[in-house]
Amino acid sequence: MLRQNDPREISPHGEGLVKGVAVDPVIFGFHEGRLKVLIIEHTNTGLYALPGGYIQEKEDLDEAAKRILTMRTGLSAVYLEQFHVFGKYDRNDAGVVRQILIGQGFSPAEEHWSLQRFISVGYYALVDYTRIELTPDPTTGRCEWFEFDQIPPLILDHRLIIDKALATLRINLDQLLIGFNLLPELFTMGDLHTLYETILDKKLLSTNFQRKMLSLGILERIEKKKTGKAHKAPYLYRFKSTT
Amino acid sequence: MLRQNDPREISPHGEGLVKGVAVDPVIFGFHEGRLKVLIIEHTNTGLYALPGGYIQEKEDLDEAAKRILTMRTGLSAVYLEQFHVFGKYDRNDAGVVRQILIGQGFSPAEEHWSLQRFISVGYYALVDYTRIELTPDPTTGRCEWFEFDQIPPLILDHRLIIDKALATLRINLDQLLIGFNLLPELFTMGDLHTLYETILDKKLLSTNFQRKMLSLGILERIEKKKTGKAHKAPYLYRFKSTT
DNA sequence: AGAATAGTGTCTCTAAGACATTATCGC
DNA sequence: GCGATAATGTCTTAGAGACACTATTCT
Repeated sequence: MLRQNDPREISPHGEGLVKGVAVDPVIFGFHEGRLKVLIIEHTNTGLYALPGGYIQEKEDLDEAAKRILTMRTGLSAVYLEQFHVFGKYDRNDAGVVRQILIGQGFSPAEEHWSLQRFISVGYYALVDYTRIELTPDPTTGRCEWFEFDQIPPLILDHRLIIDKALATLRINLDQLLIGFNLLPELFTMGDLHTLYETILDKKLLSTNFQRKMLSLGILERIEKKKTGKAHKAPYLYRFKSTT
Repeated sequence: MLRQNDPREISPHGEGLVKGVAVDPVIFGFHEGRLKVLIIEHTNTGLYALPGGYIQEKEDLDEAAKRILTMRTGLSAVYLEQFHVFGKYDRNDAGVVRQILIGQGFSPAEEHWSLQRFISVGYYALVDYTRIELTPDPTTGRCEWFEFDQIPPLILDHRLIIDKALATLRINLDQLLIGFNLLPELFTMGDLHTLYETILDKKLLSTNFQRKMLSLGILERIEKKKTGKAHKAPYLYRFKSTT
């Protein structure tokens, strides 16, 4: 099986790949009170993009997204959900894609399929920042975390994809209770509080926030954590898995 | 410009069309307290399906969905929203598609692109049943309203697409206040009440429902409607357009 | 003791649920 | 008046917001 970031995948003929459709995952992380997004810098180009990939002929769309994500992050069990398809007919930019291919050592023909029209399926993923090992890939480019408000200009409509991903995350955060996927297994109420405030970009009174979270009955209180700091030690919580 | 349901569109070469991607709109209507869906019967096959179509090379995905919808319903301004992409690699069934093409008088080659893998973008539309003129199309097949709980078995994964569409509609009904798109311009509180009960499939106390709707400030009360029935005449309401 | 953060208790206000009451129409 | 449905009023309850108060840890 070819790896997604194997240069042969994007070779002149693109055997074994579905043409005209790409998968672009927006991978969210959370660390020290900051929302992060995983961005790739394409080798020798200075061009930043989402760590996207293509679909293999005998692979479900969801599996393709999962494979690409695992390759980038090294994690297999993460929260991953499709949220939107981007299908403007002129959203691809042959000049930019050509630049990327050249940066990888290819000289794509005029008619190369990756220069043609593309539809992109957007996924968003929530990962535990502390368990991530970024997989370096000298051919495609380095993957790096960026703080959400420090993301550099991106190619094509990738910025639009990220914004739509965050909008979807905001809507689903309360409904689907998916925020826990951004935290380590054990976390404090303060961690969770900061996470919610960061994603929703608004203040939440900690007292009411705690009451609401506890009333959901999905948190398991562990023991006090000795932080070594000069204040009361917080409890640790674990997210109760599906009962 | 070729019409979507022009047989040439699905001709051996499919010039001018994006290959490997289809658009399948789930068109909802509401009449006499029943939720309806528009289903096509492919000519000479007895096969039922969503009234889907293909995307033209120079056409945005959203425009393609709009074009297909307008073609089927005769309406141009309707609520239309993308909700999910269906991308299982084996979701297409060459045997079924071949049957459909044969029913239209074609003998597709083994390698015909429409027999290959397909990704389908699901849209759902809310239309005013009273303003619909179904566009008959002898080549593709007749389009007809079915009550939601009387939909016949459909080809491929179209039943799954419909179920996901309804699930999305249920979630968005309260949030996005889109139910009005299923009603005529003027309607009674009872109409709206029945609509909500039907879509959400649960009883709502009419008194509380009315209070909630009125408190939203999006309804304009017109005058009493004389129904000729032996009871108090209800008010008519109009949905306040964006102020 | 005092600073700093964690966690609890409680008052208020709003919105939802349940149900009683009044209004209007045609017979 | 009577049956039927529309519309309003109001009591109760659940949850959100605001804020005062207590608890724990280290210096």
